[in-house]
Amino acid sequence: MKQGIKQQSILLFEKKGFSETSIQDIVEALGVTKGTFYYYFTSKEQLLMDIHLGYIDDLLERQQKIQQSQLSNRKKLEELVALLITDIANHGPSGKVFFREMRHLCEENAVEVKAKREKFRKNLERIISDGIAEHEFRQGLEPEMIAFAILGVTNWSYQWFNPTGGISADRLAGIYSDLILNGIV
Amino acid sequence: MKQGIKQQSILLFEKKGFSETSIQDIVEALGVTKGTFYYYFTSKEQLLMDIHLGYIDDLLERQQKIQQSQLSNRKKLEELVALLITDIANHGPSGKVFFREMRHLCEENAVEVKAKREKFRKNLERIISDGIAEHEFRQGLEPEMIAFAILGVTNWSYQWFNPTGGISADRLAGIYSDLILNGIV
Amino acid sequence: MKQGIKQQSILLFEKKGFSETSIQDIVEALGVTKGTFYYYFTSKEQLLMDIHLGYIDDLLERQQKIQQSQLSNRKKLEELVALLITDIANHGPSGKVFFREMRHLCEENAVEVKAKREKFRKNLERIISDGIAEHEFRQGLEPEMIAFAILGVTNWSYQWFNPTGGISADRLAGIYSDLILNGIV
Amino acid sequence: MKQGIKQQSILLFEKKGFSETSIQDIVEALGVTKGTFYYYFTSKEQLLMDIHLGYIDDLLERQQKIQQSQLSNRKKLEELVALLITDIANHGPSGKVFFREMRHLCEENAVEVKAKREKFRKNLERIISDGIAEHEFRQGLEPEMIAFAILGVTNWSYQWFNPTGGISADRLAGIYSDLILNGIV
DNA sequence: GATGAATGAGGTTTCATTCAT
DNA sequence: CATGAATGAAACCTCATTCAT
Repeated sequence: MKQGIKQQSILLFEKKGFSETSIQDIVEALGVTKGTFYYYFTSKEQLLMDIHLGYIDDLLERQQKIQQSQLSNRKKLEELVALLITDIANHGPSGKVFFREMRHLCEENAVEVKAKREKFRKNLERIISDGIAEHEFRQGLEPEMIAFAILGVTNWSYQWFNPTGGISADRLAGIYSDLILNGIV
Repeated sequence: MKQGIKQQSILLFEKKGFSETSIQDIVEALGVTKGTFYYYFTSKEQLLMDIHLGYIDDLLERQQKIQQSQLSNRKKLEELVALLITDIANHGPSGKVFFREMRHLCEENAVEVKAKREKFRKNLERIISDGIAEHEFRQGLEPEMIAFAILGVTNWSYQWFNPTGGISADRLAGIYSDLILNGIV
Repeated sequence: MKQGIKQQSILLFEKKGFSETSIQDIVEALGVTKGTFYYYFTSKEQLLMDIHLGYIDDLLERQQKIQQSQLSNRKKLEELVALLITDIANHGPSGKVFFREMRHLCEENAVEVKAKREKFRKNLERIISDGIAEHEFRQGLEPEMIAFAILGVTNWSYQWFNPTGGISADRLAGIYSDLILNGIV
Repeated sequence: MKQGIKQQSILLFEKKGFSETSIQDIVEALGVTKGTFYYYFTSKEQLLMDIHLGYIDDLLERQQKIQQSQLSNRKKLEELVALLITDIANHGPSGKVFFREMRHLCEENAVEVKAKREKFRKNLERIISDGIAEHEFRQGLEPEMIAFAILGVTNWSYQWFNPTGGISADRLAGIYSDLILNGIV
């Protein structure tokens, strides 16, 4: 039931937004009553936190696997881009909620999530700077800015990319890796 | 007064979000009463639409100037990236509201704004495809995906870039143009 | 202009009701501004009072002419019924407003209008009792109840009678006079 | 509680009118809060519809019993008049609300109520035309107009008749039946 | 585990009215 | 005569949350 509430909430939050989705909407979609909701969650905000953690913890874990592998930095980068893009198909709604609704977490929870988010970014930055040090990537790059750029490319995809549309996630990941590595000139 | 309400609203919407900002918040910040708000705007949504149009219309106009210039496609692209990044300094709050709160427009207004947003994207796509045709850019690129990627890089900057921080907007635009054109390898 | 405001208001009050018609509605329909309204009327209620008096004073005056005539009581009654029914064509909207919106007059004005309304009723009652005394009408009738009944028949017509429809006001007045005088058996 | 809200609302609507009675007025009179109101009714208008249906459905049902009886048409008419007049004592406030506030129903609900109201009128018309056909009533009458007249007499009574005053409902019903059947001459 | 009645704070919006110009 | 900006009270309604059962 707890999982059911969470899944349903994610879909509703994605479609209508966190503030615009009422507890009533959620329990009605599941055919239960508000009391049930408050049996499993102490507040709407706690549910949102649950969704956030589910998303970012999973992502961090899979990032770590790539990080700890013996691959080249270039390959690691490609894997990470693929990870983020293919995730849209599997956890698109979660991701959208994650990117859009963090503002509604309370101070304390926001800090915790932000820290994990930053950790993810720093890990990506690490790949860049390692790659530069090991001469896989060009010298003179600003790793932090590059990391932001890569996240921009992938995260923005949540806004428009439809995995069931004309182009596959693998293909899109390929295009983006190529762009990041080689540019357009 | 109308301008004052709009400016104040943009700041509040950016800080707290559209749904979380009440008319009361807005008028209190200005030292007027709710009646005054509704004298100038027929609804909260209309105010949001006003903000959206103010942002996208201005952007489209400036994009057109670049498009109609005699510059090379490469140079046009650089100008466009610079335009978008430096805009964060000038219209950062407007932009954030624009990217985050479109969901709160009514159907009719959403369609209008989406059309303009798409027009902007298509114009960018045009630069890419022209550049490919004229051999300024590599062959085999997918202009639409590249356009989305570029928008991802620039738009995402609204989320983190602080123009008054350590790096200037011009500098960041340079880094991003370089990345897009040449990649990191 | 004052007359224009009054006429327009009557139409709007009839269509939408007094409470549901705003000053804004009235002045917009006339292409002027609220200031203009308050130049001619001190309040919305005063306008309503104006409408009420315009209606009832006119009716009382015409009733008096009938009353003072040399006609038989039976003929007087027929004339009065005709007066009330044909009035629907000429002053239908005014009448509807009169019957429906008295509640919105302030205490003081309500008293004044009620007094005139009662006067009208008493005059009608007089015709009945005179008619009984002079053996034009049956003995044993209760003049007050009969007067209420006649007013019910005529006033209710405001609710459904469309003078431009299938039956003329004169014809309807004839039918009603016949009913009242002779019954249906 | 739902019944309590409805009863209280009827009294308030009768006294002050629908538009002039706020939800606040209703719940204050009951010593509950606004939330409670909206737990039982989705809107003020829905409450009004509830009141309307409660009134007209009951009336239609009782009318049908008379209609289906083996009484003469003359007797049926007398019963119906008695039904309507005695109803003032039992459901006077409901009736007043019914007659005065239909305008505040939304289009859809208004249509439904109007249809039932018309059905009641058509049933009455039927008694008249049957009575004419069976020579209980005079030939040459216009059943539709007579029906309107009878409704006028009875409905108007809601405006002035006080069942606890000098004359009883039964007595008034008798007077009105006599008037309708025999006229005043 | 789950229900359903109740709360109360807060939201958007409307509107009669005022008044300096 | 007429305008238009501003007010402030009050309206309807929503909703996260609580709690006895």
